[in-house]
Order: sequence, then structure tokens, then C-alpha cells
Amino acid sequence: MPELPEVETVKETLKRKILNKRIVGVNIYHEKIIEFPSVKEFQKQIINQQFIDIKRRGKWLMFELNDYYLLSHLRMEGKYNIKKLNEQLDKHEHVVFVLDSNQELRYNDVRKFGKMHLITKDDVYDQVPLKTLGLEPTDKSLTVKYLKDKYKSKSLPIKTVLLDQQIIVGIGNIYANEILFLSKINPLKPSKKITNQELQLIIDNTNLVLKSAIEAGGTTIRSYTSSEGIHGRFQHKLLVHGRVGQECFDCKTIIEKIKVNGRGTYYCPTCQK
DNA sequence: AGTGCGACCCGAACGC
DNA sequence: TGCGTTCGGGTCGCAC
Repeated sequence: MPELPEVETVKETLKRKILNKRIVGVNIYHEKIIEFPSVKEFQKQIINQQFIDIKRRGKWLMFELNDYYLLSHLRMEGKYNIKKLNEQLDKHEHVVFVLDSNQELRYNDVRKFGKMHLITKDDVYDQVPLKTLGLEPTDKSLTVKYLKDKYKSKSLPIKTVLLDQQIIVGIGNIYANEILFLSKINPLKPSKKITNQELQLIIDNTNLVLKSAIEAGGTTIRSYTSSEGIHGRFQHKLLVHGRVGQECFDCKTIIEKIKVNGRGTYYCPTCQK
């Protein structure tokens, strides 16, 4: 389940494989993946574009082409594979970019939730979907003051607000649980009541968790297994997510699971009062 | 404006 | 064994 750390890994992996290659064709088998522009325009505009670089903003992959950015959001299960030209199409391959190297870059997504946008380079940051995004966790502007200002009017649970990509990008459900556990904050605590000290903990632990996940994440993107949808070695480092009924590593209290905004939320009732 | 929640999607896990 | 139901994940859009 790609969150920011896995998007980062995909970016680095693909860079080594597709830079400087040219798109000579594109086949779209599930049109809803293409959000902007129309499928027809998308196909027309992307032909003959080369991959110049790959960047990331939040959970969005940014394929830099000659004239456009191809933005790609993997949502829960999107993946990219490089295959030989005309190799048998997998059931879940929905968009295929034919390259000038007799290879194909294929977007595979079991849930069909992923989205792509093709935006001219000049205004990529001024258009949806990037224009509404909040700060990267590593941004120096991510301060207690910034968060205080964003949170002060919100009575929503802190867990819910941590997932709001307009404030901080890159935090998904799993990491929100981990960040709050490390910060010893109850997931249901209203955002406006989070103290300055707690805000600093959230900032520090967001960076800690995401950095650690990036370091652990890389290699096992493909070994998709558990029902929790967790891949990568980071799953073995989870302190609270998915541990309902097991002892808290800190105080031995049994970890509880509740729903917050409809999402599975794990916490230690003793450590996170 | 802030909030709540269904829709999107489908494979795995669960209940019977 | 088989069948139906529930769950999960990120984001959007609609209703209040």
C-alpha cells in the first residue's frame, strides 16, 4: 500500500530504468485512471515525449517529460513494471506506455483507484492536484506555529487531521497511527486542543516515521501480502498499527482498535490517554 | 467554513 | 466445501 515512503522508492527505482526513454505509444485499458485531460488528448499529447526526470510531491509521482509532467497517484495498490514489448497483458495492467527501447512501462492497479494527470510544465504547481497540497514533512516551514494555525479552528480528531493532505502531505493511515503512538497522543483528541509541545512531537515523529519507512521500504514493494495491505520491511517495525489484542511494547496494556472517520485506528489506551 | 459520510474497487478474510 | 458479507486503503464530492 504505497504511502509516501513507497512512492519515494518507486521514484528511485524507475529513474534507473526509464530516464531518457521516449514514449512512442500509449494503451489505456481503464479510462477512469486518466483524470486530466480527456483520454484522447492525453494519448495525443504524451506521444513522443521523453522521460527527463522523476520527482515526488506528497504521494504524487511526477514524471518530468519534455513539455509536461505526468502526475501519477498510486492510491492503495498502484505499481509500475517494465516489461518487454508485447508481453502478455496482466489482468490488472490498465495503462501501458510503449517506449522506444522495445520495452513497456505498465501501470498495474488491482483496485483501479490510481489517477493520472498530464499537465503542462509551466503551471504544474498552480493546477490541481498539486496546488492544494500542504507542506512536505521535511519542509523547514513545518513548524509548531504553522500547525497551530491550521489546527486551531478544527474540532476533528487529530488522527483525521493528520491525514489531511492540505496541511502535511504524505501521512497515510498506518503512519498516522504510528506517529500518534510515538507522540503519546490519543487519536480522538480534538485538533484544536493539541498543545504546542504535542505539535512539536508530531512534527518530529512524522519525520522519524517517514524517514525510517523510506529506509526500510525500498526492496519489497512487490511482496504484497498481508490483509492490512502492508508491504516492505517496515511492517516489522510497526509499533501499534495492526496490533489489536497484543501488548503495548511500552507498558504491556492491550492495544485497542477503534474507528476514526471510518478508518481503522490502533492505540494504547494507557500511553495515549 | 467545517464536518460527516458514501462512493469508488476488488481480493482476502471472515461468518455461517 | 461453498456462498454471502465485511473490510481496508486515499481522495473526492455531496449534503448538512
